[in-house]
Amino acid sequence: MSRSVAHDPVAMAVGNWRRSEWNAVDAMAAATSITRVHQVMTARIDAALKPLGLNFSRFEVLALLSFSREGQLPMGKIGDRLQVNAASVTNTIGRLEADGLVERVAHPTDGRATLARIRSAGRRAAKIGAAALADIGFGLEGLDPVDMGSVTEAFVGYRQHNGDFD
Amino acid sequence: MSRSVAHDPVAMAVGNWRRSEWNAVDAMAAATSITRVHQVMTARIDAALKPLGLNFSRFEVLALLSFSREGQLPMGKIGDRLQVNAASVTNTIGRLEADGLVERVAHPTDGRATLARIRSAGRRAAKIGAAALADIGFGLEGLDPVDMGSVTEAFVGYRQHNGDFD
DNA sequence: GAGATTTACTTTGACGTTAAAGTAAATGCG
DNA sequence: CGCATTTACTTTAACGTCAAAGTAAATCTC
Repeated sequence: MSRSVAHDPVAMAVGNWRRSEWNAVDAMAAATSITRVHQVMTARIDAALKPLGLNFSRFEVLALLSFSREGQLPMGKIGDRLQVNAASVTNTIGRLEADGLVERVAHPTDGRATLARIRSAGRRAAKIGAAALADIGFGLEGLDPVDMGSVTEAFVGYRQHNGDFD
Repeated sequence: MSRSVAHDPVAMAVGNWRRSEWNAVDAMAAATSITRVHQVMTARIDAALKPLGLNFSRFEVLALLSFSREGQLPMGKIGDRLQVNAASVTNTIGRLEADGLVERVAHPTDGRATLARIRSAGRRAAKIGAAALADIGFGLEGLDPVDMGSVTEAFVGYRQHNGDFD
């Protein structure tokens, strides 16, 4: 029996939860684990992108644009694809634009729409960012490769059940 | 071969990543999965707590205090246990205090320290909140119980490797 | 025991996020 | 055609988070 269990905040939460006779202990443990892993992972990812003046949100936008056929997408599409609020897109594109990585372009036929178009500096940043993220294994070093696959696999069912895709 | 794969944003990201010859595709897929699951789960949890005027941060503080021997802890300890910034604790305790769920008390022997003490309304809120979260399975409905265990298990290694505990 | 250092908390400013309201353009319908 | 509705984006206000600076009290050290 490992002494370290006593220091694991998830294990401690499980103990407290049981002692209080609160329910769904397994789900609580899983939820807490997920939250903590997400926190650590995100911190590592943002740290890796920081030297480039990017955070993960900005990187995601650059990646999405660089994948697109024309290197440009309407603001709304970006929000849909990345599942973020339209206001966040406005904010993110504004910052990327200020840094010269992206430019706003009027939509040729729809006067309501604005296209965000990636600039060459943006493509470079996306490529370098992708390499930086690959270098740190997307913040997931320490997660067994087999477990990594199992997690991704296990989450497909959850995401589908919860409408992340059809 | 399921058509739905084409609509899964994670699967789409995998395709784009490969096409661009960017590396660490498996880690990218896992990281993206984790982020999306965390988002959905958090939204469900916050929605379940909203009727109580709580969010997850506030609930966590109430739960932690209700687990403590004296029903009170120094602000600093709360931050340590929940792994959040001291400024966040100040903010959260301030809101809980405004709602009458918690009160600030001077530390009996250390003039620098402030104790946050849970009030009876706070204990009630914690208990009701815990029941609400149990009701929704901590936002993890749709995650196979077996997979839930595997995920928690797989993440222990990651968290330990990344200093979440010793 | 006086001065330097450490510790505990609060304040401030920045960021990313959301919901809700606002503006402007396109579309639908009678 | 003309008006109502929908769609696309921006603005605003609120929240939670963090880093850094500020304040105050405790502790260390010579």
